[in-house]
Amino acid sequence: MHDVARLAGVSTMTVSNVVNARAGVSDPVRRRVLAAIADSGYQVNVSARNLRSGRTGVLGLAVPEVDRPYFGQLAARMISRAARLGYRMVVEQTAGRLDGELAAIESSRHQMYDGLVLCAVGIGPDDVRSSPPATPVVVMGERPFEGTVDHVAMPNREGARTAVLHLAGRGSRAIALVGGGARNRDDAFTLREAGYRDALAELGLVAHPELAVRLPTATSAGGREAVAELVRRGTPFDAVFAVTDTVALGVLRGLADAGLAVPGAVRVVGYDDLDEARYSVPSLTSVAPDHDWMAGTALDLLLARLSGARDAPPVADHIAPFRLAVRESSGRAADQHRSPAGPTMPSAGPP
Amino acid sequence: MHDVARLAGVSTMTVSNVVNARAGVSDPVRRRVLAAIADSGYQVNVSARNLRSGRTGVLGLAVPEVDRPYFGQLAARMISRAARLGYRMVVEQTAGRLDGELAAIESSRHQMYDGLVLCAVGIGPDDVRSSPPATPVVVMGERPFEGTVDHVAMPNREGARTAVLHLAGRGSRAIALVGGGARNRDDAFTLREAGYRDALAELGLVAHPELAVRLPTATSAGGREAVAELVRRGTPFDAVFAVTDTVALGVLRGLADAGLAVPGAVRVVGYDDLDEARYSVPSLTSVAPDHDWMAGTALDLLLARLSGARDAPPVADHIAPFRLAVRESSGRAADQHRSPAGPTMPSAGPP
DNA sequence: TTGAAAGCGCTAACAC
DNA sequence: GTGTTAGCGCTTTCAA
Repeated sequence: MHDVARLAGVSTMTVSNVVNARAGVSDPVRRRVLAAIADSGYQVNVSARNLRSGRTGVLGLAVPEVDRPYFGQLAARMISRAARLGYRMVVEQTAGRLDGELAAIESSRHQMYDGLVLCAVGIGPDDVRSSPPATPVVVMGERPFEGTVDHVAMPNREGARTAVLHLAGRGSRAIALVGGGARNRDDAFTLREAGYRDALAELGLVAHPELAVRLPTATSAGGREAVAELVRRGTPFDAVFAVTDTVALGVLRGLADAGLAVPGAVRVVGYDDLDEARYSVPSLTSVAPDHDWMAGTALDLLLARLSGARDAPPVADHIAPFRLAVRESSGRAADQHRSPAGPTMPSAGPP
Repeated sequence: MHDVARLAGVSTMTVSNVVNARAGVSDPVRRRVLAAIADSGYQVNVSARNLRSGRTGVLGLAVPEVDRPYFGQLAARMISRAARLGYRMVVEQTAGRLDGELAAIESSRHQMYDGLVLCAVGIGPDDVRSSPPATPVVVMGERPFEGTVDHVAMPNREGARTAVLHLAGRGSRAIALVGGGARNRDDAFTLREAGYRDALAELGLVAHPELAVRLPTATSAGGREAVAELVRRGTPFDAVFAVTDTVALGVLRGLADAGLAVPGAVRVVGYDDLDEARYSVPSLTSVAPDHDWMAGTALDLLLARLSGARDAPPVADHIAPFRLAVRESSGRAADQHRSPAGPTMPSAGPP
């Protein structure tokens, strides 16, 4: 910048003004400066600017695994929305470990960002209380955060319940659960399992322990293996509720391995409504949280904190609305359950 | 830091030394400083440190779309490898547009990073020549870069050729192509199409124009629609080579729509060897570039430039080795084609 | 072993 | 409209 100033025969301040397209620079001077910039190949130093201005114009999104389709699709949504609002957004990976999440929330780690959206798996309200973030943070994830930070969650329990009721409505009675390894009492998989039990109870069906398989990780490989395990156990089943679509796709594969027709012999419902659910054979019925709503809400909350609006609402847990995307894997007739409460449902869910 | 220094009754320099675990600080002083840090909740200011040191310890990975499984899986590989080497790596999205890629390569944009891995779609050697990056850049993508930057590419033409030869080996003769919209003369989809033609020529088969469908975007939706189009055209076909696995999964879905059995009536091969290829029904035969090799090579090249090693080899195009992952969609018998030339193959490929 | 001074590149605030 | 001054928070250098 010094060089540019010398080359153009002006002060660094004027260069700064030109670079930032500020008013109050005469046309001939501006032209001279621009020429000097082009000549010297000058580039603004972002670190210096950040140091001075205290902001970066960049938002962070921390996810457990960048290669999980759910997070990829979430990231794409958030990035394009952020771009529309004038922010750049970059993604980083926490590896789904508590230390990774704490590192992400740790201020020194994300001073690179003006704000952070953290997709949490391990972290909980106590962690936030013990190391409160210095920059605005919004958490997306399952665990209630009890007013420690803004929190956007899925309708885990309610969505799972709806899925199971749907299976029963189609005529299934022996509904298996393929679940995920619970990390804590209130993670997504545990909540979805609770929703599964809610529905069975409502239906007057017993939750046969033989019909529940819990996986160490929620992968397609696991889903496939879970079906093999169910077959080995020998208890007959005529439907499977899988805790995620990724698992459900593995379940479809496992059922194919076992020679079980879908939906003829076994109906299947997943959770997440990934793009992939449309294209599997058979296509996958899935609980479809409103992803756009989630991405939008998380970003809006973050930007509200960022702008430091005094009138910003107090931190709270927000739960996404959902619907059931009914496709081939659960049978023929069409029906759509919708969450009744509109954009933000109370945690308790609909009656 | 000032505050901490005052609190501990030392100079800021000593605080800096403690924070950076440098030698030459007596134990009692160190203890006092640490206590002061804890008390004041001090966090180093990353921008200031970057300004001073001229480096950030962060690498960037710019991909066209974060929600394409291929890029998600690539990112996961690169991030964990970078972490092992002591670097943090973040992902950003170029939206696959030339301006996005130029923005990413533009120095001011990635001064946040010590180096950048750019997965290019639109950008080419001329762009690089006209705006040479100020920090080290490695390009992953299809187009040859003619020695302008380090470049890691897939064996596009050779892999496609192998896929088609495999289909013919299984008995197919009317092999359809479901291709991607070409952006330029040497993008991945054009090269793969060339490989398809190479194989047909070798086999003495004609490339029937009716059997080639080019999609505007390489999506599952497109693959599905392409099959419908092939069926509409009425020219019989007994195999499909799809330019990516994502497209191929849509093709499988489209074939199911059309009531065509895979591999009974139509054999299918994709390209990329996504995780998903293992779990589709039927599972998908796919050209499998060595993804670990690609991620590793790209990162090694970047780090070599970063370290400023004078003995670093000149920039060059590197092409990944590959194999064919044979699964259900192409028939029964097992065989594995391997690229013969080892880790780095000349662009020309094997005879 | 510790500290003082200077400056990384930028910009807000104020003079001219 | 343009220039001067000062300082963001850190670290390199050199002196104590």
